[in-house]
Parts: sequence; structure tokens; C-alpha cells
Amino acid sequence: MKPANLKTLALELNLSISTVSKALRDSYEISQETKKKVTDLAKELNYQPNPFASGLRKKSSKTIAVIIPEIANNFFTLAMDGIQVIAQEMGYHVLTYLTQETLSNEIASINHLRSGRVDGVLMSICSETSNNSHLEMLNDIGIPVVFFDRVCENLPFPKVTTDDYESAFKATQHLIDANCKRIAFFGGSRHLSIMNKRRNGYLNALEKNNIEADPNLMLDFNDNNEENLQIIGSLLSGKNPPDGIFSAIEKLAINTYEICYQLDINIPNEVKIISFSNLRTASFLGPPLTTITQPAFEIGHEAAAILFRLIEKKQMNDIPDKVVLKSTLIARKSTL
Amino acid sequence: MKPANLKTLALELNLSISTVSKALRDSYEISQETKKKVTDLAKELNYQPNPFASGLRKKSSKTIAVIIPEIANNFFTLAMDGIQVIAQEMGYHVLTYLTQETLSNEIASINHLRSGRVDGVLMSICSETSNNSHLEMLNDIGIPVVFFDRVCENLPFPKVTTDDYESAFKATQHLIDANCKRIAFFGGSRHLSIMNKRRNGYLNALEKNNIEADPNLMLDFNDNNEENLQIIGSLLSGKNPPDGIFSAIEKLAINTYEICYQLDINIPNEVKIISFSNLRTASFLGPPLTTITQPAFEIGHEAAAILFRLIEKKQMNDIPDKVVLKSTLIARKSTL
DNA sequence: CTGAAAGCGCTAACAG
DNA sequence: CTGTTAGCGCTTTCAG
Repeated sequence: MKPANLKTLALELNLSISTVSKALRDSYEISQETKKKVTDLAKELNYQPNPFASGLRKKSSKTIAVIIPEIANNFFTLAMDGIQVIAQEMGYHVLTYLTQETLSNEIASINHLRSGRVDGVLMSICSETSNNSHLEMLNDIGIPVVFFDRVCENLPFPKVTTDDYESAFKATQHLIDANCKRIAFFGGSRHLSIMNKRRNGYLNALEKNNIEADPNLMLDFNDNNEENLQIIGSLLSGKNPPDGIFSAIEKLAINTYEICYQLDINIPNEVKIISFSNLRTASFLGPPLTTITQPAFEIGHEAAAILFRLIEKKQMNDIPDKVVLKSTLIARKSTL
Repeated sequence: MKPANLKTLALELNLSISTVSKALRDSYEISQETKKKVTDLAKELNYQPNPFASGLRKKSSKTIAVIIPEIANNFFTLAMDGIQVIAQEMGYHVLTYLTQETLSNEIASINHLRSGRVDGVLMSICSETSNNSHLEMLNDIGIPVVFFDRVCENLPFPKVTTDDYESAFKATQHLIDANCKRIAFFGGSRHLSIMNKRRNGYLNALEKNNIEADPNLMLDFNDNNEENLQIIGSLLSGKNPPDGIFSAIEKLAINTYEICYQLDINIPNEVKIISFSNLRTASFLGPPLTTITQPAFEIGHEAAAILFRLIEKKQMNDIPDKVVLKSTLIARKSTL
């Protein structure tokens, strides 16, 4: 069935299209009486304004884009939830683009934004992103952008992150306090600033405790699960295995559990593990996993809140350049 | 910076707008030479067609809506991934609406569709949805719809589900085979057909084994986590507790683990558990959880594939009314 | 092969 | 207070 439009309403009520339009937007130019007639009929006919027509006219769409590496990931899922909650409140629609950790997809997604389809963008960059030329285009496009979690440091957009360096430092210190001597770092792409911060937190904690960093214990992983399992397997079954692991990525901690189950390595007796993670089941793993838990929902929520202020150009005075929401270390049996 | 449009290109090349438009759409009316000039310039200027203008004109938006109860849920996250993968392939944009298990949100989301903003809808209904009047509006709107997982049985839209009845039957039989005598069923809203199917599978498996169903062991849960924990707690600490639990909802299985940890109840010795679940960590729980795992990614992927055929009116002959993708029972220690 | 022109539904300036 | 009109950028007849 063809949806009702302004013309339908105008015809029915013997009014002009513009009067109907103004009435619906509650313009001061229109009499109460007319407004009532119009809104009543609109409700009756389930009138919904055509978003293309008004988008075309007003150059705004009440839509934002969320560009993230993946959705099957507890952190991004929770962040997404935080974004959606506030978007729904504000009456915005949310378009999602997954880059699948692939640069070409990220570029394609950004190119979509050029068309004016969305009023703003929330973004977490993919692990392949090293050079920023495509992100700089965001500047040219002149669209509000807020980065969250995996931010791009040298671009002039607000950033919402967690205290990656401090948390990583604490995590490492936690292992040291648990008497670990050979602590491994499981990280991801060196292109990501959050990974570098976590790595630095790790290194500085070692240094502060006069432990020499062993390059053999600092592993960078990519997105290939099979390969990652092998790397972890050879590390743990090789000579001089670590007695503590700080994983900067949830997936790698789960992989480590898998390997330990396979090789019958006892956690925490033979190796202790702490990981950045938003697993809801961390407490029920065998053994329960000590985590650095990021406030994922809040990060998404806050990033979206800033974006909406940017879009609606309200309170522009107090748009922060950076927001850092603290993560929480929750000690469980895997580091006991 | 203002994005390039057809006029920009036309002016630059001394061509008419319509020629440029046709050239970009590779019309047979346009010479190869002109096409090349146009596409080259378009690439150079990063031309992206204005989606509002073409949406307005063509009454199609290359956009679909996904309406789901929640995103912080392993099943829906994976389904979403399946949807996104094929949508991206097909060049479609994906709008997500979360109903948060609330009928009023579901109605609001459906009302958004009326405007022609999207070309099709993928939907999983919320647990509050009993009466279908708002879903019937989908019919009036005349937009392609495909239901997945939480389908609405009596509406004439394709449905993609898993074999809920059979899987529930198997799950219950699995507990019976493991020597459970008092098997509890943890379910959700009675409004959802999948819940009824799972409950029926449970009941029929009991019947087939000449076990009398005990109403005290059949629990319906809602979305209130605290309350659910209490209910499970009193069941397990009461007299005549179950020696087996079949949970139709992942979250309830996790809640059960929590209570068992609290009350120091040994799984599987005192109570065995099997649950519908897409937890990636099921194997690493203490103890590993026996699951009925739905092919969540595939369900999303298949539902989207059907939707796109519907939208593009291709292969309309073989649009299935129903697709059932099988779940897998993976036996682990929680039922050993 | 190319161009002119109408119109999708809405908004906003301007007239009345 | 209400109506007329132009035009957002694109597609699509229809003419040439």
C-alpha cells in the first residue's frame, strides 16, 4: 500500500501542502485548530514523513553510521548496545558497517559516508589500518566523527577510550605480585595505538620491577585463529615457557585456555593468565579468568553522546577532545 | 566540503546531467568514449550518488532493517554477522533496531518502516509480543519481510528457524540417558513459538520415556536477571531439586552456573545441565557445558539471502515458506 | 548518441 | 494564519 504523504493529507483536508507540513512541525504560523485536524488525520493514516524527501531537502538524515571491525566480539557488542540505547532515545537511526579487520572494507565504508547518507560517524579502526590517508578523508567530508576504543591518535576528532596504559600496567603488576617471573604479552596489530599502549604498560611494569623484557615472550597475533593457536601451543610446550600471560585481547585468552586444556597445562599453577575481556562467563570458566574489564557499554554510550552533541551543535563549548573511562581489574582464580 | 553531484560532473565535462547519469549507470545509449570520461572524473572527484535523491526517485534505498530483541546476546550477534556479510556483498546497508524485549519499541520500529526508508526487513520478535496486530501492519505496508528464530507463525512471511522441537527432544533424551530422573525445563515467554516448541520437545521426550512431567520443574523466566537468579536458587536449594536441567535460554544456564557456584552444588554430580547456547566458551566453563548450538550465523545469512531474493524479485519461484537449519548437540562434562 | 524537462515528497522563503 | 513556488539531486520518458 502506498504510504500517505503530505499531498494525501492536504487533499483530504482541503489545505495546502505547506500548511500541512508546517502544522506537523508545530509551526507558530498555524492555528491550533488546523494543527489538530492535521495531526489527527496524520495519526489516522499512519503518516510517516518520507525520509528521502526530507533528507534531500534538509541535508540531514537523523542517521548515524557505526564502523567497527567485527560484531561477534563481546566488547563491540556491548559498545553497540550503548550506542543504540542513546540513538533510539535521540530518535536517530543506526547503520552498521563491519570492516572485518580489513582495510579495503574500511575504505569502502568511509566512501559511503561521502554521499551524505549519515549525519555522523562512530568508528573503531581495523587492525590493518596503519596509514591514515583514508581517515583523513573524513576531514574533507566535513562530517562529525567520534572515535572509540581503537582510535586514530593524530586526527582531530574526539576519542573515547579506556585507560589502556594504566590497566596494562596494573595487569602486569598483578602477575608480578602473583610471583610470576616470566610474563608473556599477547598483543595484536602494532598499528593500533591501544595495542601499543597496552604493550607499553606491560613493558614499564616489568621495568619498574627490574625484570628484563624477553622479546621471545612478546607475541603479536593477527586474525588467523588456527595460526594463533599454533603460536600459543609452541610457546607453552617449548622450553622456557612463560609462567604468566597478559593477554591484551580476549580471543587470545580463550585460545590459551584451549591450548592449556589440550596440553594439560594447569592454570594457574603452571601458568597464570590475565586478559582484557568482556566475557560474561569469565567467573565460570575453569578456572575463572582474571580480567581487565572495559566499560564497553559506557564507551559506546559516551561516544554516541558526544557525537550527537556534535551533530546537533549544542554545548559545543564542552566537547571533550578525549574521554577516558576506567577499566576494572577483577582478580579470579586464573592468577591465584 | 560539498560532495560532487551530477551537476558538478556535467558542468565540468560540458555534458548534460542526464547524459552523465546514464553514463554512470552504463546505459547502452551512451558512447564508450563518453562513459570513460564520465567514470574517470567521477572517480577523481570521489563522486557518490546522493542516496536521498535516488531513493526518492526510485522508491528504493538499498537498505534493510534488522529488528531484534537485543544485541548483547551471542545468538543475535552471530546472526547479525551472517546478515551483514551477505548485505555487504549485495551492496545493501543495514539499519538495526533493538526492541529490548519491549512491545512498544517493536511497534515503534515497525512504524519507522512505513516511510519507505528500507527495502526489506529481517525480524525476530520480542518476548512481549503476543497479539499480532502490529505485525499484521507489515502486510499492509507491503514490504518484504523475513522472520528468523523468533518467528510469528501465522503471518505469511518466510521463516528461518532451527529444529527447536527436535533439538529440545534430543536434549531431554540426552539427560534421561544420563540417568536424570527429575528434569527441569527452564524456558522463557509463553508467547514465543520457539519456546513452546522447545517445551513440547521436552514434554514429549519425558512422555516417551514414561516420566511424568512435574509442573514444579517447568519454569518460565522473564528478562529480570535478579529475579531469575532467585527462582533458580530456590529451586536448587529447595526440597526435591532437579537432577537435570534443560535450559532453553543461554542466559539461564549461566545463571544456573552462578547459583551452583554460590550454593556449592556440583555439576554434573548433583545436577546435570544442557542448554541452547552459542557461547564460544562453552568448552572452557567449569565444567564444560553441554549445548544445543544453533547455526546462528547461517540462520542470519539464510534469512538475509531470502530477503534479498524477495526484494530483487529474482527466483521468486523458489522462495521457501520455511527453512529449518539443524542445531547440534555437543555433549560436554556438564551432563557426564 | 545526447539533451530537455518533469517529478519523486518535502521544506522554506516569500506573498498574500 | 494560509498558499504559492522553487528547488534539493536524481531518474526517466520523450525529443532531437
